[in-house]
This record gives sequence, structure tokens and C-alpha cells, in this order.
Amino acid sequence: MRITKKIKDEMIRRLEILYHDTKSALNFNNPFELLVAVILSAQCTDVRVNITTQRLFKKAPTPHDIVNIGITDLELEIKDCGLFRNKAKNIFSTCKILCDKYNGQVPSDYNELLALPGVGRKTANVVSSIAFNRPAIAVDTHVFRVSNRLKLAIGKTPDEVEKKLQKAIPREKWSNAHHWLIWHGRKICKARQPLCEECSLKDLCPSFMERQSQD
DNA sequence: CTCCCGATAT
DNA sequence: ATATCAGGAG
Repeated sequence: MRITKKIKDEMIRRLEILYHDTKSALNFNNPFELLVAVILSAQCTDVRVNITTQRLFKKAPTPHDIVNIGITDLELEIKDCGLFRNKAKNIFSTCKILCDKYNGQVPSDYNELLALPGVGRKTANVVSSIAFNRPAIAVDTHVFRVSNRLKLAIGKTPDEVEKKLQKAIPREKWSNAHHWLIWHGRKICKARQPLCEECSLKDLCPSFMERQSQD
């Protein structure tokens, strides 16, 4: 069944009320720290990333420092986050580029962000919107799952869901809505056992309706 | 599509 | 035991 524009607006309205004061769960003090944290966050909890970055930035706070400690030590530093060989290689290469091309700074241009190794659309959107205040909806695992369950934006890929979310949500709310959807996914609309009974959107949610009518 | 991958929740 | 965790590259 199709979800009307009116219902989607009501979903957004309720999410905004519920999660209006939420922000990034990743700890960072500047765009560079955010960039590294987001690269590390792939297939890893934010709690684990925050423990790792705190330790890492104490030893190597700048791109230059990370290039100096080298890939092998970097691998050991970030091992707990998983996918550590890929992440270490990407963070190292990205830091080298930041030093060589950008004077040790993170570029604010979207396409330049996207061109960095280990930076895909999701990471570029997060850095772009949080660090540089550009409207963007980063579609991570939570945003993807919640959007599909609510049928707020249906898609087989994150890119597809991103495009549909951009149509469903006014541009000035994009960056905030990204956080509303994440927090809803973390607290209520969880991957394994969603807390549908506690969900303030259950009367609007097609997935909950379907689940109801089964038993 | 597959591979990368340790920590954690269920 | 196994699904999942703020994905991206080949």
C-alpha cells in the first residue's frame, strides 16, 4: 500500500518532536576527528569508535601525526573496530592526501571529500552536513532500515533511499532528520527486536500493521 | 556481488 | 551460535 504525503509529513513531525535534541553519537573536536571517526564507524558501534578515537588522537591528533606513526601501528590502534586493515589503509592514505593536497585540513567541497579513500557517500554526507553545515541526509544502516520499515522512503540501496528521503523532507530539515532517523533506529526501531509497542509512530507504520494482522 | 573483521547483543 | 554494528572498494 502507498503512503500518502500527508502521512509522511506526520511521520517527520513526530520524529522531530521525539528526537529534536539529538546529535551525533560520535565524539569529535574538529572536522578531521569527525572524518576519521566516521570511517571507523563502518560495521562498528559508536561506543567502540569513541573509545578508539580517544586513544588514537591522544597519540596522533593530526593527519601528519597519523602518517608518521605508519600503517602497522595504526592497524593496532584501531583493531577493535573491525575491518581494521581496510580502515587503516584508507585512513593512512586519506591523511597523506590531506597533508599533500589540503595543507592538513579536511576539504569542505563535497566531491573532494568523496574522492578521499575510504570515504563513500554516507561518510561524505555526514562530514559535509555536520562539519560544514551543508544540507545532506547520510543513509546509514539505521536510516536505511527505519525508512524502509516506515515506507517513508523505500529502496534496495542507500542511494535510492537517500533520493526519496530528499523528496519527502524539506531541505532545511535534512541534516537534523538524519539524526532523528538514526536515534529512532537505535532506541525503538531496532534491527533484531524492534520495540513496536513503545513506538510513537506505530499507528502510521505499515510494517507494524502487517505484523499485527498476522497473529 | 563479495570481501573485509572485532566486539557486542540476543 | 549468529545477527548486527553510524560502509566502502574491487
